[in-house]
Amino acid sequence: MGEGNGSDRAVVAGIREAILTGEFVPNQRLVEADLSERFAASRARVRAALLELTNEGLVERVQNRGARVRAVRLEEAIEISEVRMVLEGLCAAKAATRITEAESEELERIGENMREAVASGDVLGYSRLNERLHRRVREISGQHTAATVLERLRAQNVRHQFRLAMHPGRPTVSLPEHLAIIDAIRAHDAEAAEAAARAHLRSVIRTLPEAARRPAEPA
Amino acid sequence: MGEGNGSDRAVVAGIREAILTGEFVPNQRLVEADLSERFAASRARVRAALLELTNEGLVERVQNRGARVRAVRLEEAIEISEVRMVLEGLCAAKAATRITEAESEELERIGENMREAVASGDVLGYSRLNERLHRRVREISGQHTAATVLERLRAQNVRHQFRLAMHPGRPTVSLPEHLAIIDAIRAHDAEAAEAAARAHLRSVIRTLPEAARRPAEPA
DNA sequence: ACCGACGAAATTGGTGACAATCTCGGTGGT
DNA sequence: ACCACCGAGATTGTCACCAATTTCGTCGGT
Repeated sequence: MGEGNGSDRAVVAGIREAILTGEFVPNQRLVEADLSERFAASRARVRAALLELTNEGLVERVQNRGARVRAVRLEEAIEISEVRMVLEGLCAAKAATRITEAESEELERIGENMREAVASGDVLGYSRLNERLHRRVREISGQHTAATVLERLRAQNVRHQFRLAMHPGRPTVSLPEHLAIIDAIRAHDAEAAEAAARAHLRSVIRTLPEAARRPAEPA
Repeated sequence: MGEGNGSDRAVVAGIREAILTGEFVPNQRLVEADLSERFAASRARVRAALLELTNEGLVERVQNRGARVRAVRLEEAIEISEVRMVLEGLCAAKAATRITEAESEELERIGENMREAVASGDVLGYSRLNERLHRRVREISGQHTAATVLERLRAQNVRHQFRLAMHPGRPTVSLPEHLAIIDAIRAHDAEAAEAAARAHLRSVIRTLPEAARRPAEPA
């Protein structure tokens, strides 16, 4: 896709990282001068970076009032997840038709590691595998457009995603869903892969409201 | 969603309009000084506008080499249409569950007008109704996130969309598809609505390569 | 005639200063 | 005690200018 300025990328990446790790919390003001100092960049660059992050949906800007970290409400998180549902379904289906032998073995390994992580109660490890699985499916699908949109939406939902991962008993529910996706893709069954991916996201959407009720903040 | 600067909007809208109407053709260079004069705006504003349009996927920028209108290749147009397929499916399904009586009658009228346009060979009128139908379905669905993504993708594909509309015999093929979408939504049948929307987009994707072979330029 | 080096013109990138606007605490009147 | 007003400080928006880079025509050498 269209790349902005090369030097800008560092600032964009830095601010995005800070938002995604939770260092910058929702509704926190993002003052251009402060960011300029922190990232050792000119104000113009910070400005451009905020513009870009606004388009990505991570930042909200108001005329003459500056930028703040966008707070995604539960209702919106559900909408985003509904879009993810159909897009991940598309990617899973395409991945099923394109997957190579090497990639198939990689997915198998991810599945095995997930099983182990859940068995040993390694929530963080499972969360990482989760993200890796979804990313690999996107990549294998070869759907560049869908992948770009999905990454963007995933970033917007990171906070809700985190709460979900911390929801008690969640891994036990999602593990079989993930394994079903892996199996269908490895079997080159596009229809089943799409159905499995959708079922998984449907389960996420169902759980989102519960998870939102318990406050849980990242480090 | 996040709004940029209010004053910038005019320049952004102006450039976008020029690209969408085909006045600015793909790969045409967008020189900041020229745009600055044309839209009576400072270069800084033009610069910000180009940044935003880059994020929208309408413009491509290269470091120190300026901006040009992004050319969407056929392969990419197909990918975009595949994403549209699942998203329009989602919107159609949601619209089926939410549509009101008044909206139902509006869709019926649009369907009637489409029939008449095709019968009288009014290609342009049919094209406008086509766009209106898709937009109304998005609105009725209440899926703000999906609608935003769809509008963006539709803008990127405008050139291919135009070629498609000019493809001989195309309206005769797409009319029943559109009517099927309308009927399913009006019948509150979410599953059928999604299937109809997908079938329609699948038909678009099938025709895209043929339409791309015949050159056809907008006014 | 071909090819690479060179330099002028065009274009973009960056910076600093200034203007416009908003926020927030205080002040005076009722 | 309450409220409208207002002014200082903070923050964003805008602009003009200069530096850096690319582009392209020209020139000299082979």
